Amino acid sequence: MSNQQIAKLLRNIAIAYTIKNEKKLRFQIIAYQKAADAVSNLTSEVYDYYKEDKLDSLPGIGVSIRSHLVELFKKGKVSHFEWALKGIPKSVFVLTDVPTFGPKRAYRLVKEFKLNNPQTVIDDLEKRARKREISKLEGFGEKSEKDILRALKEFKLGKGKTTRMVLPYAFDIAKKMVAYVKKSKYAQKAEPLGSLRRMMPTVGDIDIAVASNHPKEVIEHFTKYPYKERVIEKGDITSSILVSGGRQVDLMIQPPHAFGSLLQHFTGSKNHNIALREFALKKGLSLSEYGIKRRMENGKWKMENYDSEEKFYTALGLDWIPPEMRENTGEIELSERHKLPRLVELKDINGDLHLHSSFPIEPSHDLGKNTIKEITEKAEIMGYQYIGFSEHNPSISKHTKTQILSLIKARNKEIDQILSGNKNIRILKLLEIDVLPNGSLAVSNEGLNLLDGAVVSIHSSFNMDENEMTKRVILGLTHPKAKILAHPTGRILNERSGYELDWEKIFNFCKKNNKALEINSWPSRLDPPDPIIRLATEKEVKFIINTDSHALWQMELMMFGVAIARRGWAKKSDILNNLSYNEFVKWLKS
DNA sequence: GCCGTTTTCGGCCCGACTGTTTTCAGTCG
Repeated sequence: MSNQQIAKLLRNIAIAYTIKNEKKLRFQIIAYQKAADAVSNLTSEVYDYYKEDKLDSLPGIGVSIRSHLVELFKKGKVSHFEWALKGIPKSVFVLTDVPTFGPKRAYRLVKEFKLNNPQTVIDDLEKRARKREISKLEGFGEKSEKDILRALKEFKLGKGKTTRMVLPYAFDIAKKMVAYVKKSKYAQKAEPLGSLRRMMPTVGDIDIAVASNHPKEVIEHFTKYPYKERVIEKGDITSSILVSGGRQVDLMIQPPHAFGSLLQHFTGSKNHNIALREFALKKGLSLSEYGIKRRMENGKWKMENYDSEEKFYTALGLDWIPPEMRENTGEIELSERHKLPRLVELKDINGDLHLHSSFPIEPSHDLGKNTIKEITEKAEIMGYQYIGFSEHNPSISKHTKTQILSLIKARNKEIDQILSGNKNIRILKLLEIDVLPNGSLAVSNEGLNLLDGAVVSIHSSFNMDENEMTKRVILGLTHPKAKILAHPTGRILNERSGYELDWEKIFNFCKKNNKALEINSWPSRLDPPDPIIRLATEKEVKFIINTDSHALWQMELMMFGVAIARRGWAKKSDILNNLSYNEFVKWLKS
């Protein structure tokens, strides 16, 4: 049973409890939701935790839910869950996946119309809405009926469930929306926040915070956005619209003197904010987007506003926490003890070691679009001290060993020529070499000896099991020239989840043999995922942040690799391409 | 049902918006 299935099951229990509508279940509901969140955010399988008897270590899962999970894995069902779900048709749990449908609404409609078939419940309810039967129910009106009809239609079209945007795409939409919002003379400041500011690899909605003393006027302007599909809500200080492609944009407004608390609130994450508010409560403080409420001696609350986020955190006795860390995974505790790590920054990066030029090396995979010279000049403008060319190795199926050697030599000669005319930057002769299914490299020893080092990667047979793949990767990294494992999990966001590796073994091998893992900046890769970066840095495994560029403009994507490194709590010292050229080469030869 | 730098008992984040209501329930973030 997958983590997502288990999470859904736990969520269904929370839904069932909500429908029961009993006061005593109020906190059980929250507990089950928390447990579901914890499970769905896990990077390894719950089943593995169970097998290793480590279910204890999962946050949000205590004695009770743990025993239910054990029962689930042993018997395939849980008697307590069956009891809790009794009397609630399965179709309810289909409807609750539709936006605007919560437990109460879904249950009420299923019961009223006896919509007991989970396969047809969406269509069945749509028919009822068309026949104007919903508006006749007590508590529902014409508007609700129309909204339900639209929600069901959009759900069937896959809207609201659309795949999350990759980060740069979200940046693009946010930039346009911020520019539009700022056209209002009443908007003093406008900034994109939410998961975008936290640099999540994928972004659902675009959140924009505005500082203004005239919120009504700003919202008037916002809801008149010419390319909107429709206005979802329009209140006094918040509003949401749907823009083309079904993307939702949320707006939230506070006066400039309270903008700091708005930034904090709207950046999230939800879990960070909840933890922060619980932390504040213990000090007699209550937090919201308005500021901090302090309980006075006479029992009354006094509100204090903050124009900057720094002042907001300081008022809580905390150091300012970088947005990338705000996921409630220990950052608040560190901040209180003034022990937050100093995360790596874009300016720390001195070189890009994974660049594909257009040199005709007749590769196994795609060639770059720009010449070695063009890339070198671009790198110079970007202020890099050094770069590495890592074209794919010449295809082994189409060339003899001798042909491969001469192709590498020709590429090297081209680099030497560029170098002879340019003393401002250093160039390393690398290659991105396939690790074949048996763990051998697609370039011979003789070929490897022509290189300063190699980036190795998996580009075939992705579905090997964890043990086999781990062996393959370690074998691939065994040659002294093989120093960097490119895009370590092979994941493609919104497409495939990547192969399984025994990270413990990979980390130990890398540490012992001075190998580095790449942090790949390509927006649909952002590989490895940040939880793995965090685990690796705790084990003192080193990383190199690369762009894997196949065209000049892509060299600018380094900022996204740095972002995912920061989400993994990587410090400057964890990143090898912060080193000077001489130090880097020393590592390369180690 | 979970959790602990006041606690193994007694707490549990905080607010906006909408529709259908005359004061609130439901949903969302």
